[in-house]
Amino acid sequence: MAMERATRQRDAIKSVLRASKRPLSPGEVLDAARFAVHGLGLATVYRTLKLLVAEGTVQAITLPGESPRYEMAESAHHHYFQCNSCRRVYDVPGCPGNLRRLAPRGFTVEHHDLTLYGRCSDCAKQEKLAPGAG
Amino acid sequence: MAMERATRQRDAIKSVLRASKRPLSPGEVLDAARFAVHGLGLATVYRTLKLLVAEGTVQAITLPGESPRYEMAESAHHHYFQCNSCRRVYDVPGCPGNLRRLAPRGFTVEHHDLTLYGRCSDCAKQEKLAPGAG
DNA sequence: GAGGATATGAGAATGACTTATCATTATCAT
DNA sequence: ATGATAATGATAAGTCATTCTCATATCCTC
Repeated sequence: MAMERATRQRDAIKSVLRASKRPLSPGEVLDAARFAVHGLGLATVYRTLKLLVAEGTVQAITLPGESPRYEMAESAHHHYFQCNSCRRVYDVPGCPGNLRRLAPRGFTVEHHDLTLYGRCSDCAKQEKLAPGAG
Repeated sequence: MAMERATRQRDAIKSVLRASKRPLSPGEVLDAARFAVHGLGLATVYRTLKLLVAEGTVQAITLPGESPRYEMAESAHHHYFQCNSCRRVYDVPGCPGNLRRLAPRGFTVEHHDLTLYGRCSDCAKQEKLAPGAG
């Protein structure tokens, strides 16, 4: 279960995740890593992501109705934003905090997930240029 | 696409949803509605849920990593709690509010989803009786 | 109560994502 | 450089929720 050997494929996958400012789906990782490793296979992406998650280097995040995305494991608690137009997911630094009080009597809150939805800056720009195309 | 006929099956499914204080998965709906309609099929549950959602009577809610659950459509904005032990989902009345400010510059927030995780009151009780069983 | 269209139930089929298989290739200690 | 063996890539297979198929049963109008 350990990362026994260094390979071009693994290096490329790790680089992609390190360079990304947002969580990526396995498909997005594949597309990006193929620039470095021509012919990279999807199975290798899945295998490597699983290893990295097991190592603790990478964390999987799952948004409602979505399959998991992956990003470098960060210590800071944070949340996510999903664009209603391009469906990409972005990190959101803050946290509203103090959510424990929302729980009904007798319920214990251990953690929470928050997802914001709307338009990312890229898509908001495009809609100014071509309104009504969404 | 309209609800053309009233049937025992549809009545039972609607009753189950009306009576439930929490969102139910299609499987949970099936189990509950079978008390009223012996031999009820899963396909009928799916078909009816789809009709009710199209009608606007029922709403589908999806939590991270989960398939949709269904509850009577309510006007009031609210959130959900999922028990880490029994995996059931409960409504949470409140909303922290003012989440727009969390979004990065240039991003527009249109709505949000919040899920609390922990122990529901049922499971919390059981753990007091049989600690360490989780 | 009869007739015709709609609804049902069982299981097969679908679709998406993920994992397993296995022959081939690449890594790395020697 | 060599060799043991871990890793890869192509694709088959598995998983699981949901939808489709179709023969049969049910509802509702007349």
